[in-house]
Amino acid sequence: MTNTLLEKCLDKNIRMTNQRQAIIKVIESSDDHPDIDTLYLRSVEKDRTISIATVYRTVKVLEEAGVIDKIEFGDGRSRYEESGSHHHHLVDVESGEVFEFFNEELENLKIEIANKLGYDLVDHRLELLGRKIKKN
Amino acid sequence: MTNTLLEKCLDKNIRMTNQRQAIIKVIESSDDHPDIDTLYLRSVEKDRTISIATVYRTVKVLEEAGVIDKIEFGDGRSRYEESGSHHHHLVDVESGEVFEFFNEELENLKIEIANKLGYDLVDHRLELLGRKIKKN
DNA sequence: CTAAATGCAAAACCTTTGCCTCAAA
DNA sequence: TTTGAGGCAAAGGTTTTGCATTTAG
Repeated sequence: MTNTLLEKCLDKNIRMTNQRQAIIKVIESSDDHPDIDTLYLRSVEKDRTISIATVYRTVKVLEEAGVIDKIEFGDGRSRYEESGSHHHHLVDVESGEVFEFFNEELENLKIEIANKLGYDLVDHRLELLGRKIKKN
Repeated sequence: MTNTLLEKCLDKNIRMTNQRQAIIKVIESSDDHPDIDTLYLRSVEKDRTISIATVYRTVKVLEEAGVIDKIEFGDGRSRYEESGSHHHHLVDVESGEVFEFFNEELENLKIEIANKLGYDLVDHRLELLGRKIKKN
């Protein structure tokens, strides 16, 4: 049940190379939300032969296979994380910190809203932007 | 109460030019979610002297004034719409059509979630991706 | 062996910016 | 008149791609 990302990729018959393994490990062990350049820098440490073009091509493959998700926070860059439970993000507008949360009620509500509009929910994205409440 | 977008801009003391007026009218009369290039093409029809740089600079001004919102659907482009009620978008994954919706329960739930995490909600983005339910 | 993946560099996009001219207030 | 806005083209940043080479299966 708790397959590694690598195992998930192999299950999907994604052709495996050293470069892809390195990138996959980086994604798996990143609990922030790295952009392409960050993935590239972390991957190069494991495998010097990796080029940024390969990072771009690999995340595309992994995203299309459904094992990772692309996140957009509204700056010009795409960020990536392993697919899993449908959690969402709260971004601290002052520090830029990103927190993840999951809310059952929200999940149900989204499905209900889509159904009302005549749609099956395929995917969804939610980001909250917040400012830390000051304790007086 | 139902001020035009132009009036809202004047209220905010935004310096007004022919080019800005043309762009503002285009945004106001667009009920899709145009990207910069689309805004540019529609605006040029009204005023031949408009350049794409002005469109970029104008939407930035309007966004910072809070009279329009930037939307990101995950393709590389930013889209814009007039600010107003906090509605959200459902994107038909097959046709690319975008529907807007508003859900009171959802609004409350988001505020509640942010508060639980110790945050005041400043802004939020939600998109649902759906596939039309086939009637059998 | 064959089809697919990689590296490199060029190209393609989208967006921003410098500079000089023009126009709003 | 003065400060800000616009046009143009160049530059910036991110992502994609063509091509020759290498590698997984």
